[in-house]
Amino acid sequence: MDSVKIEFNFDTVKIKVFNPLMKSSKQHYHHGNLTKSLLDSASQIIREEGVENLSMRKLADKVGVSRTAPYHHFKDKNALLCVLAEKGFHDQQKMLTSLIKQNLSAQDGFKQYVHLYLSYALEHSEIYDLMYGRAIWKAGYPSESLKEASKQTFKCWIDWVSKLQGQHILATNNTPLRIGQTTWASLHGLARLFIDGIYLDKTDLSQMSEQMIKNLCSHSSTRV
Amino acid sequence: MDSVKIEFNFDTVKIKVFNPLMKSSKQHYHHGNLTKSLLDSASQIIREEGVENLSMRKLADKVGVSRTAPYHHFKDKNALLCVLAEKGFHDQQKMLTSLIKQNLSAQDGFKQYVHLYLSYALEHSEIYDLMYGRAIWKAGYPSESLKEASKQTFKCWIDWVSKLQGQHILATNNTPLRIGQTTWASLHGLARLFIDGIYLDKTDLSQMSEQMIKNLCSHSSTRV
DNA sequence: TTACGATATGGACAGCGTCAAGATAGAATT
DNA sequence: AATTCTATCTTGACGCTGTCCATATCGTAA
Repeated sequence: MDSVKIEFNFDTVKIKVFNPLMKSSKQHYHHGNLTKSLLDSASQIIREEGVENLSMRKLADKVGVSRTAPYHHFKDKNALLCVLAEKGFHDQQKMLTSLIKQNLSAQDGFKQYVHLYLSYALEHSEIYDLMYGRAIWKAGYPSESLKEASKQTFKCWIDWVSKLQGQHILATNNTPLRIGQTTWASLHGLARLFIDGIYLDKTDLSQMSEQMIKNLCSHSSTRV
Repeated sequence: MDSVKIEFNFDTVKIKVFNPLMKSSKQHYHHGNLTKSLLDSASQIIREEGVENLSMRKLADKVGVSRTAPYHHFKDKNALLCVLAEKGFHDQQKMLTSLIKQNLSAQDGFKQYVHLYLSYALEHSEIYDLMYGRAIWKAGYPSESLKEASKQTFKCWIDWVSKLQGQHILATNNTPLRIGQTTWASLHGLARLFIDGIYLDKTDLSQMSEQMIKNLCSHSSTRV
């Protein structure tokens, strides 16, 4: 182990020296928990540098492992991105359900949801982009479990829309599905304009989201 | 010209044979109109294969020119994408102004606009993605003329929103800017969900856009 | 002890954007 | 008509990417 090794590879001679002063005296050939490390580091990279600056090689390097090691834990880059996106859905789901449990008034509940949805989207913009962007859904291919997670999140949203319609917060002139789709599209569009860098001045956001809430709610008898 | 040429390049010998049966007997060293050819071919590639499958090398190859030739016409890939996006804005602008000139009733005019906006977005989804996506605005950098084009398109939209507010088609509870921003965000969001592959079934689109129109218009006294 | 499966490695390949140096052609100038 | 200039096009090179392959090592089960 802690020794000088000499390998003969055809025409090259390599010498590996294991320095006993290195951080850990135990030199693990196996990383131990590479899957998790990869996901954590990948999250950090996309948070700090954007999703287009995440490369498998850079990631492997950051974790301190050879460039092909990640491929024993994820089929390919797309698979890794799918897992990140899936985690995003679970986080978002948790957020939503905890909000619903708070048992706010319907009015406040929806307002809070809009703000929470938008702040999640902007604060985790790179994850949001994976969850709802073309990188996976169009350029790549969503994993089955990702499809499942997104479907469940959507279903949960539609159920809630149905309740909000019952309380005359959202429009009642169509099915929960259609109202859910269009309402979500509106929020998504607002989020995307900021996430994609079309709008930069985030001081406008609060006014825009306030107005969006008015747009979405003012179909009901009780105006906001 | 129409001859066998022998070049001695250090250690390689290349023989170019100009076949007189080729389409054009004149063999141009200069392409002639490479800028336009590049833009046309690039449009075709992104239309057929998506924006992520456009590479400078593939493009050069398609046009029949060496891989670095395009760099004499566009500073870099970003610059080429900017020109494509800018053309998109001009097209869209033309579309909008021709619709306004038709002098439809305000109600019909807006409805038509929504349908036109969405059909443009979906039919030219890759160009739309360049115009309003992160590839240029976040991952890349918009050219000055692109910024100008987008600003002008937006200004034109806000002016029209103002008129629609005057005719009580759109909500009047905020400035044209805010109403314009949120209304646009809603349309944009709907477009993106289809463009990015989140929604695939386009038979739903017409119902969704109908409902979106209702959402956006029903603030006024005259319901749709 | 041995065999095996999970995990890690380096080599290799094809692709990418783009810089730098050199070649060529057509137009402008002498 | 000869020369110079400039726009255009070329090949070579560099460093980056995703990922396949054969190989090496480790922990564990037989």
